[in-house]
Amino acid sequence: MTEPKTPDAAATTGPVKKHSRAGKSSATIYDIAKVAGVNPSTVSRALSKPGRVSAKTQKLIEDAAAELNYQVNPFARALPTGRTNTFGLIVADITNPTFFDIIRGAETTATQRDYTLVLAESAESGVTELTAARRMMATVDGLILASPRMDDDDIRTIARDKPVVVINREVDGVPCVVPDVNKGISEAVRSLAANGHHKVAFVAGPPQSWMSARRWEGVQAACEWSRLEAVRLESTKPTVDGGRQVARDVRASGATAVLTYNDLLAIGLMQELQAAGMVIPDQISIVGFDDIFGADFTTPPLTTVRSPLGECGAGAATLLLDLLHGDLLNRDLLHGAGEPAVTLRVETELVLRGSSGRLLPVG
Amino acid sequence: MTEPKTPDAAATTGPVKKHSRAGKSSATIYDIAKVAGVNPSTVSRALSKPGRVSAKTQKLIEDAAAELNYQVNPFARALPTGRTNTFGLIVADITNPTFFDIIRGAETTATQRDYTLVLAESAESGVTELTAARRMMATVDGLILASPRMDDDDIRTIARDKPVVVINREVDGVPCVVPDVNKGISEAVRSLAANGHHKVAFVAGPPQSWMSARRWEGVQAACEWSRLEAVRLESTKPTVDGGRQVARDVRASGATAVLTYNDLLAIGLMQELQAAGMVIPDQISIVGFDDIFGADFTTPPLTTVRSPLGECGAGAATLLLDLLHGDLLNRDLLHGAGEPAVTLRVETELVLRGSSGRLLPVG
DNA sequence: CAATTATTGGCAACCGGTTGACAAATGCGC
DNA sequence: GCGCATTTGTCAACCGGTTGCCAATAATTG
Repeated sequence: MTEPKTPDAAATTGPVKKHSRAGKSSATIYDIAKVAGVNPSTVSRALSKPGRVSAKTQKLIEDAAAELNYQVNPFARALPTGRTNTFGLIVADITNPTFFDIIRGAETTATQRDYTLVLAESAESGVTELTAARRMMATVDGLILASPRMDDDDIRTIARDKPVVVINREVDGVPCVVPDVNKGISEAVRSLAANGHHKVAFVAGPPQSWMSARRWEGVQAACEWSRLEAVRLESTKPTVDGGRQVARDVRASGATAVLTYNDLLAIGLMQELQAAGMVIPDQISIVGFDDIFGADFTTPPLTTVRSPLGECGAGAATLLLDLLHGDLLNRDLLHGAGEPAVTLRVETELVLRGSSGRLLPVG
Repeated sequence: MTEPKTPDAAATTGPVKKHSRAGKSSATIYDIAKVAGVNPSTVSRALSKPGRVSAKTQKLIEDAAAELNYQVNPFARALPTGRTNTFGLIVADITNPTFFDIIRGAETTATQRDYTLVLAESAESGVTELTAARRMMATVDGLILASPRMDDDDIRTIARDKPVVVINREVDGVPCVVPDVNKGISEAVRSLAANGHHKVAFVAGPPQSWMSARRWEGVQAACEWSRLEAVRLESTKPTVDGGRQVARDVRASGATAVLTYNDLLAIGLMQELQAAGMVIPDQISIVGFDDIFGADFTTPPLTTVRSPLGECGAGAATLLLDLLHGDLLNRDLLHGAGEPAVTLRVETELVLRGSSGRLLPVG
């Protein structure tokens, strides 16, 4: 091999320049130490522990770091400490707009607190979810499960290894964020009763959905209170398509008002009923759940029991981050009596739009 | 403090049991080596390089690994190699449904190929985007930028450090995935012309949006071809709200048909016009772009130029992963003439729904 | 059966920070 | 000026894999 002749010839001599590891030129704490004239470990402390080094050394090091455009290597830090400044969010279905707001709320909070969000989905399957969770475990500091489909024991097992916060479900011993459905449901049912309805159908969601069960309970309770008859119908899947499919059962049920497990079902149901010539709300009232994006685009716009989903996402993230930071009390609770660690309850409310109302006398 | 009496009180004796680093009990290759009776480095090779060790040693090691429920520590692997099996996706706005399908497509592909998706948003800001990108650089193998708002040079700078794929924009020297707007637009404009329209307004998107510029060009060209007049209107932001705000300008423009930069604008515009008593499409035709979730919920359902967004997300992910794997030719191209590395073009098409049609004689 | 070559396994250095233990330097009161 | 308590800095081991290099072993060949 010959000597390179021109200064820049070095670039062409070796193999094509590979992408460097981390951004720019990746200075290390050793480079900083050299520039600042101190020991690498002093640099490490100056950059992580506050007040561990003298003010002037601190300044010296910070200046050197700034000059070298230093950025910590997250892996090098994660290896000995296990901390990654990252948390995972697993949702049941990315295509379901319900989760958009949750994702958004969690992402915003994460970014604000200098964490990174890692996203995965379970495709509405308990086993996929468990797999995803296990995969994530290795790389995140904590996990948020939105509407988990695995069973309580699996969740608790996961929670034993890493802090976990659950959204839309209550699991003993695990911090949860759940909308309290009662207020919104009772408002909805009272509104229906006031409009002269007597028989209400509830279209249920996935069998493993904790929230679907709560909503059905709420509907039953509210109907009993208002002296309405409540019947339960099953859906194949909690989507627009599932809503279309359940239309036949809805009509057969004889109910004049329907509450569906979520807005997607409501929208599909409404489309199918309208296609069959029914007028909403004159012939049948429809009420959804969640108030997702697009719920007000329909004609008539959808009446729905709103859950503050963005708040749920943000709340869960905040809870998790607080847990991670101040490694507080509830860790003991968890290994103790087994009672719910923390449960953050958020309010639901009825959003009255055009899809529900007074029944018109049959023409 | 009294002595614990019961066996399970051990939990309260020492410090509260910390969460372990990685899932379960985190066996290491050293544990495997011990069980299998070989050297740790042999384990490493057996688990990463195929065919580097004998078949029986391989089996021995794999059995031991399975028995110990071994999972690699991603940080330990990333530290020396720089590989993380992770890539980042930065979107302009998480709340914008346009990106939902892109995220979904990318996520699905990532999971399939055993990669993890990390999500961030730029809040429609070039500087936020650059910051997010820099932060990610350290932890991902590559980056997908969906509708980037930063300028070409910044993108190329990023792309010099790590493989980057851009969606909804063409950047010299960087692999891109772009919908080819021409087919869809010409279909749309021809449809409008056939319905007797003469003047078409285009409501533009963000000034930094490459795609908005392409769409405007496309609209101009198609209108010229069909001998229609085209005017351009500006929007404040590419959201439903922005659509409402632009309604005044639309009416003032005298156009009888409107194409908007995206569906969100179209929906907001339609809402506002209808609120003012206009009948769509009798008095004005509205055509959006993208065919997002909910575009068919409106009344009338929205006519729109569909971009296969899920395909874009999946395509970008595939492109990136291929790039990462077979570290092929275009790396040279990049340092060479500076021509676009690869550009994946996807087709657009008109989805004709109810919001566009024939103009009725003014009553 | 010995010599040569192809495989396979082992050693050790390294990736880039973190942290406990300890020594040096500083400040303090007496 | 001396002893003691603090503060500040240094050393070295460690986190858990990866990989170049060399030796040992196995397979191949004459």
